[in-house]
Amino acid sequence: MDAELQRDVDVDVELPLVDREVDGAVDGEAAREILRGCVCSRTRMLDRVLSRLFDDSLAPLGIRASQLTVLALIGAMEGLRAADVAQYLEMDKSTVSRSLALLRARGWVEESAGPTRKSRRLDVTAKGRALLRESLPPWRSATERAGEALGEESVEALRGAADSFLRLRASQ
Amino acid sequence: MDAELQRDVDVDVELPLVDREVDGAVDGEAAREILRGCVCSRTRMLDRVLSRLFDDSLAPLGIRASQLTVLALIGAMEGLRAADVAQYLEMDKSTVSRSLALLRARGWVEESAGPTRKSRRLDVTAKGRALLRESLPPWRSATERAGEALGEESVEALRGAADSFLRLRASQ
DNA sequence: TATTGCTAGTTGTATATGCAACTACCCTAA
DNA sequence: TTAGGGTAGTTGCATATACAACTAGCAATA
Repeated sequence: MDAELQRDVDVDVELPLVDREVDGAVDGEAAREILRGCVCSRTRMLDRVLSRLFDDSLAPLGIRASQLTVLALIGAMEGLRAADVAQYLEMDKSTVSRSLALLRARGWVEESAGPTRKSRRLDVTAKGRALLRESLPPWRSATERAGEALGEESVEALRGAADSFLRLRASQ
Repeated sequence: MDAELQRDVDVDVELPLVDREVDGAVDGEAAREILRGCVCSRTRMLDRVLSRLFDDSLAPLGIRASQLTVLALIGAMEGLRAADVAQYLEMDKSTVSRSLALLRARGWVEESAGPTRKSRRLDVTAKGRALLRESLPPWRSATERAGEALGEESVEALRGAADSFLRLRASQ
């Protein structure tokens, strides 16, 4: 079935305009255009493939790729607050809130009261730092496997796309 | 804060090896390596940005980008079953199962018994076809805005990465 | 025919994600 | 000093996502 799927998708859209049921044909064209060209759905697909791959590698450590991202961000920068994490990772503040609750519950991250009662700075605990260290080999292995699965050019393209977006955003 | 974040991330890792607390330094290095180079977290970030953008455009129609993807796939190909959808979109069968339940509940997709009792083929209903037609303009508008937000080169890079992955997978 | 094994789907559980509404602080201007 | 306005976080709700376990149908074979 795979080969057939592939053919249907790659073929240039030449509307098979049947006499009857013109609407159906038009909708079919819409469906094909969306299916063939959608950046969003393709990015989601790549996300699923990569998250599966990284989650697999990290599973023995009991941490997921999405959690490791937040942990690494907090570990790499000083004095972050939840709102900073949200801004940097393009997440909704509610998502960050729940993610941090999980990281705190696992004992990887702690909050310390900042200057005001409102701003609470985030820090990686000793346990969290140990986990970061242990995560590096499986993370590297996953990165390598990602290169095999997608091709190194694609991996570079993904990094580049994210980088240029970060730069673009920072410059605005 | 953004500018500072950017600087911290872009700087080449030159280990600030403080005398005491060597472990902390090593962990900080791990955190920075993961933060700077992770394809997975970057792809997730791009996914969030793009999904937000497409969901916004499609919101007036009451459909989300993720749902439109499945609908368009079913609309573009003949005789698909749930398992085919899962394979093509790199989704778990359970995710597809729940997604289809939603599309059925909305009246956009229907199941018809296939040759055997087990294989149920999926079809887009008249209502679903109308929605596909109406989705095209907002979808195109979102695609355009994606180009503005990420840059056309990045959008092309994303499409290319997904395409090459599909080709790679199909050829195996 | 009964066993075994594979495939398709569903469901329980946990996490990821975002929007909207809400609370709690902080700051500023009347 | 107090009424607004703005920011940080939390929570309710809906969906997206996957793994594991389970149910059913189908097929090959002893």
